[in-house]
Amino acid sequence: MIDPALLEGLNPRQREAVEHRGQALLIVAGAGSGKTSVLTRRIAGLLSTREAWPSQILAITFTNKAAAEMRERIEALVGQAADGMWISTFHSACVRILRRQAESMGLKEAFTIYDSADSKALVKRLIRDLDADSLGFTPGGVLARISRLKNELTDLETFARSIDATDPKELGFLALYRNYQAALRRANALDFDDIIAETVYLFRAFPEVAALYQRRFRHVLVDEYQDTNHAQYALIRELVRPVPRAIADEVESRQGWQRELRDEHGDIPAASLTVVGDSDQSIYAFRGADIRNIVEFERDFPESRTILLEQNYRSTQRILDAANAVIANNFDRREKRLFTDVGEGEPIVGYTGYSGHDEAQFVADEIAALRAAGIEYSEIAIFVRTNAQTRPLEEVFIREGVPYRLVGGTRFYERAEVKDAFAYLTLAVNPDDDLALRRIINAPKRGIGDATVAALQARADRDGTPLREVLREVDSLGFGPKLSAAIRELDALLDDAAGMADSASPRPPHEVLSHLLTHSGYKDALSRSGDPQDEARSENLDELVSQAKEFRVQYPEATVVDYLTSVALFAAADELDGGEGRATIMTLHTAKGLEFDAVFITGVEEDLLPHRMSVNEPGGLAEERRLFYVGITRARKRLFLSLAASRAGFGDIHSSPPSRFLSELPADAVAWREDRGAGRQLGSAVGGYRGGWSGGGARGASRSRGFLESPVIEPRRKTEWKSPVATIRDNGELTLAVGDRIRHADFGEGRVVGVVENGAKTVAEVDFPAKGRKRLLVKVAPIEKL
DNA sequence: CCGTGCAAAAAACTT
DNA sequence: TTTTGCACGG
Repeated sequence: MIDPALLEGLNPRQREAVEHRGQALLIVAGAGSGKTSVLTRRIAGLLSTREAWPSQILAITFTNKAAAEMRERIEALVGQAADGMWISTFHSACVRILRRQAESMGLKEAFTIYDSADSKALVKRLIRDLDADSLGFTPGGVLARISRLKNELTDLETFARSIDATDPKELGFLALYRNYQAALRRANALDFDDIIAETVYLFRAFPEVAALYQRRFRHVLVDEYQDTNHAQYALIRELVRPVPRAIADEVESRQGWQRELRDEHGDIPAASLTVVGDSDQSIYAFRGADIRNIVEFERDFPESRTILLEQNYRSTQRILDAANAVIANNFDRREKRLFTDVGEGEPIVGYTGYSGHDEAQFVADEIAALRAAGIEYSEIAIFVRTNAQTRPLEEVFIREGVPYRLVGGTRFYERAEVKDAFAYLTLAVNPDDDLALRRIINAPKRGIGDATVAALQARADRDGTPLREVLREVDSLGFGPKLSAAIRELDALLDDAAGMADSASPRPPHEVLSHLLTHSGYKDALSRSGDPQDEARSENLDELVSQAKEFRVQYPEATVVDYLTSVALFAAADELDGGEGRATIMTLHTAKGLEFDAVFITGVEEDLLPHRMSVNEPGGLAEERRLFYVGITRARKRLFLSLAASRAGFGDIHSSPPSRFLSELPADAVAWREDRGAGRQLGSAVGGYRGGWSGGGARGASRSRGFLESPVIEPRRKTEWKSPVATIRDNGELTLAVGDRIRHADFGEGRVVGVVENGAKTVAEVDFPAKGRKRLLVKVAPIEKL
């Protein structure tokens, strides 16, 4: 029997969700319906009744932050009994499994995890190598397609068989995909999508490995199920498969385990699966999330039970009415209407500014008013659709003294110096990672330029070894003494670090990192440079080392590999701590799962929300609407919608009409605020759509009229400079030999004293009596033969 | 090989 | 607007 204390304060539906037992349970949890409470109490119930040991529970959350929070809440309910549960993201859980079973998949335990930027850099090089840009391939496009294939679990060979082999473009893509996978393999690396897909392949190829986890995890719980993609879905399916008797016997005898959990046939029955989700909050289709996973759950698991949670404990009725009205415009959805007994609440406030700055000023002013009304900064959030929108907000907040923090954006871990540092650290544990080595081989400057790297790479290709190995053989490569010494030094440093990271008593990550940054001369180079930006970079590295130290305090056993893993899987939403006393600026995507007393949704304009990139994609508009819905439902008490008539971006000024979603709000839901100061002209211009919209019917022509007629907005004219076009000189097939006399446009007459043949890059050394010896590129130098 | 300066490109959300 | 790539001169 579940402890009644665990059910206290729950409504009947929530209670049922906590108490239900069976093979599969789908909890359709509307926004703010208390699903985290339900999920944590459900797990606490399993533990406190001894239905499950902690080690038999696997809970998957969307972010590491959510995982940590869930663990805390369960601990608060059952204390120590919670130790040993796996509560993590899909990616963290899969990396953990893959590191243990790496050899089965032809990987080494310390494999590197490539983030999107790493992948992009790799693809970029592959495109160049194959001269594939002539076929119109872009790194982003290629990567998106590879990602889609991996999320659909279409492996390379399956894909190769499916393409039209007469289409050069298809063949080109196939070659890129093939080379990309080969490069990852050689570097002992996985990209984000591989992490999931390879785990599925692992389970499918090695049933006895899968059985280890199928036997262990008796209860699998997945949060935010609406945002799972096909690979994640397949992974869950694998985990909740029963283990056939023969395999169970084999695994248990091999491990020396007791025979247990068997049903009447001797099989180990499938684990129980609980998923929680809300198809109205599915906002990751671009990442392969498949809304069908939740829509078709009942068909996938015929014995499943579905429980609907519709009572909202978060927002006022006005906010919910707005949310319901907007989302009702999506077709094909299960009817669901959020309700509350919190009460009517304050009206939603709307504002239209001239510019992003004007909009930001509105936000700042309203924040001041909210503060006066007793709302804490930490209870105020400002949502943006794109990270580019944060700039004016930050500028105005700084000027007005509004304390804020920015979640996501240009992330700390994406800065060049931080990535360099991690490349060094990666090489300490994964010497196969050519990409990491190329990144730091000349950072700081060691005189190892493109030409040298190309020579090293040529040797690596010839021998089929990683680049790292070639460094060891530097003496046989015939480089000059200076260059050879530099390479030897780097080689020794990396060996040092490898020794520190992997010995009988491995050094903690921050020590290895600090050693690398100091002895490589990286830190020195930054502090010696006069560039003020380099000072900031140097500080970032200090910050990084202390973060690594902090990590070690939190996880005293953590190795370099653990640290690198944690960093690679770190997400924007994970850095939400420490927001006390500050308002939060973040994207609508990052806002999922959070709640605030007061919420500002900014940029509610066409081209931004819905984003212009989305309107042509199938389902794109519906997804944008869900995004708006997610934003609205984050608010407890106050909701503000704002937009700007024009916005600066990419060099010029762009103006957009208000978002079509505004016309989907209930009539008179929004109190449009009279604006300050120069607002008169704008006010009249805006009146056109304002009037039309409150009726809800005015679509089409009249909608955008207001802005187009607005007298104030005059896009700045772009000045076009005609720069004097330098003629590209080409001496064609001109050949020079020692002893030839030439005339140079600047240096006058001279005599050739040496020629290094290198095709189009042939260099001649010429002695000019007036200027001394110069080295000239024969093909393009302004010279003529005499 | 390095630093400079100019031209061109980029383009949304994120594990 | 900011970042990246490329040509140039040293």
